[in-house]
Formats: sequence, structure tokens, C-alpha cells
Amino acid sequence: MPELPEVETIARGLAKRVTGDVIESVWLGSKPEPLKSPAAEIEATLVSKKIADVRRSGKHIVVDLASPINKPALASAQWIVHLGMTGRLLVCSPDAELDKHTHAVLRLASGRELRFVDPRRFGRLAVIEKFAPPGSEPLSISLADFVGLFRGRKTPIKSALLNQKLLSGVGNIYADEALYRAKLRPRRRAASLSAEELRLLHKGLKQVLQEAIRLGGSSISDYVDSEGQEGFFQLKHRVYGREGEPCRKCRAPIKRVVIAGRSSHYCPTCQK
DNA sequence: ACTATTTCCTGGATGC
DNA sequence: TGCATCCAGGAAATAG
Repeated sequence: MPELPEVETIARGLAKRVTGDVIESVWLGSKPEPLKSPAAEIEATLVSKKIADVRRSGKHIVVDLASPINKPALASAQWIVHLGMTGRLLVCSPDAELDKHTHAVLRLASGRELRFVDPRRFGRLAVIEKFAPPGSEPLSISLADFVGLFRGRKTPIKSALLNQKLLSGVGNIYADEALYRAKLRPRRRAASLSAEELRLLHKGLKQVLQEAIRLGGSSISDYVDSEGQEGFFQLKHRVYGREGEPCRKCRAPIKRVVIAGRSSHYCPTCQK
């Protein structure tokens, strides 16, 4: 399940491999298509464009497109990919067997293909002039702005962390892991957190995201990066997916509760 | 304006 | 072995 660290890892890998390549042709799968923009618009926007850069914004992959010199563009264009739960962007040989759940294939001038595969089809593709994430970047938000996000919110802090309009990029794993580091229970009301608790959460969230990026993300079910490599951060999880297992600090069994339909894991003694 | 709940989707795990 | 059921969750849609 790609969240910020996994998307960051994928975007960095893709940037290394396809920057400078040119999209020669685009194939988009049959309906129901996982698209936010019409298929014809995606195809028209991508074809014959050069990949200027690949980067991450929230949980979105942003592919910056540049026009060929003989066809200067009127406006900038970006290809936006959201991987949903199970989406993958793979660079592969045209000879490689086509996965059953392939929804898009971009033929590159280098002879390789860029494929979008997504069994569960929660992923989305779009083209846009200039992408703007719905919320703030967790890695760069200031403490003051972070505090401001939660002011007056009665929702559980776990739900607030998952709200992409507040913070873009935090998903279920890193919300739980950040709350553990801040020693806060997931059901705490966002507005009830003290200045000191918010400071610890701001710090814990940045730390856990940065450490996860260093380890290439968390591979839980089927996440792999652009080269098919698994991440290693799942080995460092302190609460996520560890229901009943001992807390790494106090040995108390980790609890799991459901908040807003999402599994939430916490240590009943370390987190208040 | 918020908040909570439901829905989408399929592979893998579980149970009888 | 086979078949039904449940579960995972990001985000949009819907309801309150």
C-alpha cells in the first residue's frame, strides 16, 4: 500500500531510469478505466512528450512533460499517477509478459515500456497543467502550521492524520507509527492535543517518514519499487500489523481497534 | 463547514 | 478439494 515513503521511493527510481526519454505511443486499457481524465486527453497529452522529471507530491507521482523543440507547448503539462492500494509503475522490455491487470502502456523512444498495473483498480491516472496537492507536505510543514491543522477538530487524531486535505501523503501505516512515536492514542480528539503533544507528533511523523524513505518504504502485501525491489521498513514497524505482539519498549500486547473503518494499532501502556 | 459511513475492487486467507 | 465469506484500504460519494 503505497504511502508517502513508498511513492517517494518509486518516483526517485523512475526519475533515474526514464528522465529524458520520449513517449512514442500510449495504450490505455478497456473500461472501466482507472482514469480521472478522459482517455483521449491523456493520450493526446502524453504522446511525443519528453519526460522532464518524475517526482512525488503527497501520494501522487508527478511526471513533468516537456514538448519537443519543434513543437513548443502553449502550457506546461503533467501526468499524474495515483497508485491507490496495489498500483505499480514498471519499466520493462516490450517482450515482458503483460500482466493481467495492465491498464496503460507507454512505449518509450529508448525501446522500453512504462506500464501501469493495478489489480484492485483504486489507482488513478490524469493529465493536468499544474498539479496542486490537496494538503500540506508532511516533510516540510512547519510546527506552527501543523498545529493549526488540528485546531477545533473533534475528529480522532488518527482520522485527521489520514485526511489528505490536511496532510498529503500520510496513510494508515505511518499514521499509526507516528502516533506511537508521539505516545498518543489514535482515538484522542485532534483538538484536545496539547502544544507539547503536537510538537512530539510533528517530530514523530517527520522522523518515521524519513526513516521509511531511507529503507525504501514498507512492503506489506505486494509493494515493490520501480525495479521490483521490496522495501525494508516493515521490519521496523512498532505497532502497525503487530496486534497481540509485545510492544518493543514495554512488552505489553499491541492493541488493534477500528477507527473510521481503518485498523489502528497502538500500545495501551506507552500511548496516552 | 464538519464529520461519519459507505462504496469501489480483487487477491489472499480463512472456514466449513 | 472446493466453495463461500471476509478482510485489506485511499479517496470519492453519500448521509447526517
